[in-house]
Amino acid sequence: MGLDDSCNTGLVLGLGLSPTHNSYNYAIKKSSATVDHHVNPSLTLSLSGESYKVEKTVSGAGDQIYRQTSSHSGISSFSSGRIKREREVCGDGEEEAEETEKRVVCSSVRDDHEDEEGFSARKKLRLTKQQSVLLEENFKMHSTLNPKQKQALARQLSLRPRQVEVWFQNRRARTKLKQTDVDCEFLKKCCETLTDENRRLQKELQDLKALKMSQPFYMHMPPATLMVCPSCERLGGGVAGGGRGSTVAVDGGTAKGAFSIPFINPSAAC
DNA sequence: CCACGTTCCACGCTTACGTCA
DNA sequence: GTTGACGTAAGCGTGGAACGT
Repeated sequence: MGLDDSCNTGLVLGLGLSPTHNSYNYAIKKSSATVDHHVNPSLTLSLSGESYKVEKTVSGAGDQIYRQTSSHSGISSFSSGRIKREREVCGDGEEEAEETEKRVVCSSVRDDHEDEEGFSARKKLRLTKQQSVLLEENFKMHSTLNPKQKQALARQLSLRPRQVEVWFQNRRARTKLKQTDVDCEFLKKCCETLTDENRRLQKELQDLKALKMSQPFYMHMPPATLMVCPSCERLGGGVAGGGRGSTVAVDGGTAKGAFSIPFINPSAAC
């Protein structure tokens, strides 16, 4: 709920392009057109006693190839076990061995980011109603989870912590998207209101100009001719400033937005 | 104290799958 | 049966904070 609440205070809408960096080690890219020619489809890595092997059997249609990347520091992060999931490129069956990408990873480097039951295809998981409800309830309580909460919730839902994490991530994104829509609607309304107000003020200005032109010369007195009404101690004279608050009460009392008129006849003005 | 490298986390963007009209 | 739109789980790249050296 925190997100929803906080979004009411600041309205920020914008478009931007995120910068791209070139300092990443793309061993192999997704599209076959961008395959780094220095890298063979099969490669092995050996770091601090642990070895990784990535094999690729190029598929006919998919051309889905493993991409080994590092968030920041290339090899070093890779060695920490942050290995991306593998994907199998098969039509719809999982047992098309020839079209399957395989990766053998030393089990000691797996963390909860990895698929516990081996490396299956990216199958669309549909959360059950019950799971969704529970996740939603937890999200209402706190839109982000600390590791302990994540673990507990994952255990409770019989999901992997990574799945819980992803669900919360996507949920936050949806919330934000919804909020952006709301903000957008709000800003549209603001725009309409301001346009109306502007139109109204323009008209008022025109009316005032017309009124000024039609008034006799003695009505066009400079502000220096301000006078104080002897009975109510209000300032008189000057130019009407938009018809609101242009009359000043000397004693700090309430000046009731009256259209100010020079005190030709003070008693009449009060 | 500062610089640097590493790790972790959250986010934005994107992809791919499942569902439905 | 096919197709396109849509919702959403998951992947990837990135920035930033925290921490150790």
